[in-house]
Amino acid sequence: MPYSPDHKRRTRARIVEAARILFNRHGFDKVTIDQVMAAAGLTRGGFYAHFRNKAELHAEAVSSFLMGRGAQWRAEAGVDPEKLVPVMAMQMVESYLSDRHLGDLEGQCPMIALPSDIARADPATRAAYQTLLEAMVGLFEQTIEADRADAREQALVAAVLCVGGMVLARTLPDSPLVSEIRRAALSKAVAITAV
Amino acid sequence: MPYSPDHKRRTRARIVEAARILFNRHGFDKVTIDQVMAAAGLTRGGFYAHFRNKAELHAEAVSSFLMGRGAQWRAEAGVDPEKLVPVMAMQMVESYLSDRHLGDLEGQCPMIALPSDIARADPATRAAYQTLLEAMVGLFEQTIEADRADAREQALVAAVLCVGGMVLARTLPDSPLVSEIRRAALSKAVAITAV
DNA sequence: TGTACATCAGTGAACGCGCGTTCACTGATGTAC
DNA sequence: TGTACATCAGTGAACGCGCGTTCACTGATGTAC
Repeated sequence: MPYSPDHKRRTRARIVEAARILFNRHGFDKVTIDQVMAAAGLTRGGFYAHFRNKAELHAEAVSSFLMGRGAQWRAEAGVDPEKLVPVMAMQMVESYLSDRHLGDLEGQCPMIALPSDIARADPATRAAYQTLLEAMVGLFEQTIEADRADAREQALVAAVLCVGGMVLARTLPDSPLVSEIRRAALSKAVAITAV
Repeated sequence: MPYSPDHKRRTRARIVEAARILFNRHGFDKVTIDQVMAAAGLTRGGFYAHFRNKAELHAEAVSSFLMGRGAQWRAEAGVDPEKLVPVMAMQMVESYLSDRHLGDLEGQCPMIALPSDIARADPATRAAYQTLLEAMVGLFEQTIEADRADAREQALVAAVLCVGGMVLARTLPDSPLVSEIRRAALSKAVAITAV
């Protein structure tokens, strides 16, 4: 048995991570397999020992975000509601709509980085997005007072404000409107999650 | 002087319109110049008599939306505020977040169809988006009671809900969440514009 | 302990297709006489 | 009114590059003896 048992697994993870970063920054179509493999410290040919094709890498890279920050959200959303302090959702909203997140082209949430790529992707990739969004909504929902009949609706609105605010900010050229939009979305989303 | 004076102008407009529809449906990168020209009833080679390159067509196609539905918005937003009935903004919100708009892959607002393409486009294309968004926000702002100090902020929130709600709905696979999101965004946006 | 071996992760040259772009040519049109 | 002409919008073959994918090979590794 040549090479240690999980050698290949680790290499594969390195490729996926490199791909996730590059896709986030440049978009799926603009990134070549050569670039991904080079970023992972490998050469072109080895790619097909790990993936059937580029589309498979795409789905993999998207769902890999779920293992990082996404898993954090899910873990938090799965926690006993009693223990969830509303402050947590507020912090998340603030961090999501922050300058830091706007500038973090590599680490950003893929819902912001790749919306149109995803809208045209295969069902597996889109399902990964849904999981991510549901984690976010679930977290918000649990921090909103449970007795409010419209908790779910308010949580959905907060999620739309977070993602929509950032997507719009990204499409605009540099202008005061960029900050204005994020501030407006932030203040409304905070108001909702802090009710 | 061969051909009537505006013959070429009309052909060019036909190409732009064909491109706008194809870009909306498939995204900028997936559409070839061959497809655009064929859709306009022409052949490949003639393209460069009208445009310097594909990027120029992109910017043109995006801003051409401003001449259609966008111009309507701008005209409405430029109208004397006294005469604007709040119902107008509500109707716009409802139409924006409607089933019809979700299904209208060709005629849809480009802010929904191409957010990631635009986020990576040149400044001219992005400026066209900003104009469109500002028309939308302006229209909302003027229908919200003028004496409210936060009219501008509320208008921005309504715009984020419209665009963000649709972008998210597009990225999800078929699921109840799609309608749920749009309904939540709609009800909040209507509440804001109807204040 | 050391050596031969089998395995297979990774290499890099090559292939082929698609697409943006170029260019010499065609033929439809309005004008001049 | 009819014909020759100049113009230029549009044609379609060709080019060249980039990128996804394939494949015969290499060489690093763990195992068997």
